Amino acid sequence: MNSDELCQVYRCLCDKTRLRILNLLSDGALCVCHLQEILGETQVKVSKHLAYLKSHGLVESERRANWMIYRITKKVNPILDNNLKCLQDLTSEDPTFRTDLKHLHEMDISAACCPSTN
Amino acid sequence: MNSDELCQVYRCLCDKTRLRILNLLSDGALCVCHLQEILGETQVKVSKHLAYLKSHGLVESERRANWMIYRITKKVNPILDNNLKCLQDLTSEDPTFRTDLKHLHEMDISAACCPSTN
DNA sequence: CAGTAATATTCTTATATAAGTATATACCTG
DNA sequence: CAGGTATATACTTATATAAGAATATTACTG
Repeated sequence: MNSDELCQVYRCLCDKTRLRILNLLSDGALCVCHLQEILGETQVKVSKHLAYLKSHGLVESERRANWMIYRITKKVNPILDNNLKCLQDLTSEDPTFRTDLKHLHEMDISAACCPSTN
Repeated sequence: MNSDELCQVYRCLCDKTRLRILNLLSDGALCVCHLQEILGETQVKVSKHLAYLKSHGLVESERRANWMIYRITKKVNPILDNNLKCLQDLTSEDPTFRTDLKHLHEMDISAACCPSTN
């Protein structure tokens, strides 16, 4: 990775909605509708931030029927890994991140769109 | 640190000139004119990026006669520390960072503005 | 205090991007 | 293939910010 790519990673990280998305995806793959529900944001907003993250290689997606499943990229990226770890450490301090994860863990996982149940 | 402050740190990191500045300051305090020379950028540009970094608490400054000496903030900031370490790891891979440091180490340190010689 | 050197600020222009509205696309079901 | 659901894209507006030009500020020197 060179300095320009590094800047791009930080550009991805410097938006709160994207940080919340990455924090949730660190826990495992999710479809757009679940992200939308947890974040309490509109479909467009979530979808566009996911597109941004995908276009810069931080996440990848896979279609499953009607749903798009997003996950943290499997491509090795030490900077990203490192900062996702930082995010986890911050989870205990920051109410938004903490609440998001709580919400995720309480969620009904039996829906057809849930990656883990298919 | 909360999620909004975290975003601000990443905003500081998502510009190449600022990354180069932080990379150089990781090695020790520097005056504006030295940064300017190493980066090969105009005085205004360097000064404004330093002001940006300072306004968000990543660097601090101290006047020494005509010169302003900038250094990485002494305030504890795990996210910053962590990413500065990543920068150092990247130094071997990225030509810009590497050349900047080389330039710094070859520089004449005997000038009146040099923090280490005063 | 006049002149000079180092640095900062103001003003302007251009660009990236965030968010909303509307619309389009992809896939499923009958 | 018609209708519905999930997601993506196009278009618009507003805002942050990057960079350059000009000017201001601060401190030193004689």
